Amino acid sequence: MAKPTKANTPITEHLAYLLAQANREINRQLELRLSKEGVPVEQWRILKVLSDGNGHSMGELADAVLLNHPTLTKMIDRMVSDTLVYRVQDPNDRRKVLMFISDRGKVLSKKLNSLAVDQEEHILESYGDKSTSELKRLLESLIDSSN
Amino acid sequence: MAKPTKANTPITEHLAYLLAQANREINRQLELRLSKEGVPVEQWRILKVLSDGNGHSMGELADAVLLNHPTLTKMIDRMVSDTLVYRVQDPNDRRKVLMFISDRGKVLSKKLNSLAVDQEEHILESYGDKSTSELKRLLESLIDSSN
DNA sequence: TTGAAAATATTGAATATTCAACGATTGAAG
DNA sequence: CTTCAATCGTTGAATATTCAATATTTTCAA
Repeated sequence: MAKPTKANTPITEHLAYLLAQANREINRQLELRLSKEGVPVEQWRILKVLSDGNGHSMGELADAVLLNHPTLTKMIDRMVSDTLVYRVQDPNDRRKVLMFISDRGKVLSKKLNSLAVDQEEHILESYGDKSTSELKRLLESLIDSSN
Repeated sequence: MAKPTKANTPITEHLAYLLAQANREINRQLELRLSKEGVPVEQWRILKVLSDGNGHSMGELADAVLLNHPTLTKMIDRMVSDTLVYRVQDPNDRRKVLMFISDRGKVLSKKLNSLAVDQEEHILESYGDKSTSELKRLLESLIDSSN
C-alpha cells in the first residue's frame, strides 16, 4: 500500500517567505525612487532617524536602522566623507559616539522623504487605504509579540 | 513668526520599514532553528522548491527563492558539492539547466521542514491564529498588487 | 581603591553579493 | 538559409557584509 504522503506546505504559504517576498518588492520600489538621489535605503533611514536633531549613539542607531554594528560603522564612514553626518564623542560616556546630521544632510533628507512619501502614496492607491493601515497594524503587533 | 514645521512621519510608520523590521525578526528566528542543521534560509527555500521532484531552471528557481542569478549560481555550486542537488542540461532548450534534488537533499529537506513548521507553530501561539492568517492574506494581496 | 567584567565602537580578514561582460543557444525577421 | 537580437546561465572583478578580535571606557564587587 502506498504511503499516505501528506502534501507538504508550499513555500508560498510560509509567513517567513511572504514577509521576505513583500519586503523585497517594496524595498525594490523604494530603492528605485531613492536612486534618483543616489542614496541607498539604509542611508535614508539613518538620515531620517538623525533628523530629530538629537545625537544618537552608534548602538542606538544600528538598532533603529536594522543594521549590525560593523556595517553601520562603515556606512557612517562614507556619510561622514560626504559630510551628511558627523561624529561627536559623548561627553557623558566616552565609550560612545554621538551621531548628528549636518545641514547638507538635512537638505538631502527632505528630498528623500518626499520620494519615500511618493511611494507610500503609490501603495495607498494601488493597494488601498484600509488594507494598508490594517497591514501596518498587524506588522506592528507581530513585531511586538516577537520581543 | 516661526515656520510651521509639520511633524515628519517617523520611520517606524513607513510600510517599507515595518516590513523590513518584521522580515528581519522572523528571518532571524528561522535562521536560528535551521542553524541546527547548519543550513542558511535560502538553501531551505531551494530544497523546498525542488522537493516536488521536478526539474527547475535556474531562472525559475532564482525567482522562486528570491535570489538573483549570480548569487543563486554560487549557492547551487556549494549545494552540488554537498550532493544535495544536481544539474541536468535541459534537452529541450540547451541554454537552460534543470536543477533536481538528490536523495540526500530530500532527507535534509524533511528535517528542515519540521524545523520551519516548529517556527510557524511558535508564531501561531504567541501571535494568534487569526492575526497570522489575516496577515498572510494581506501580504499576498500586497504582493499581487505590486505586479 | 582596585581589578575584573561588561559595554561601546572600530578594525581587518574572511565571506558573500552584486555588477558588467561573456559564451552558448534559440528565436525570428528578412 | 542566414543573420541579428534575445535569452540563459556563468564568471571575474568590484563592492559590501559579517565574524572575531581589539582598544577604550565604564561599572561594580571585593
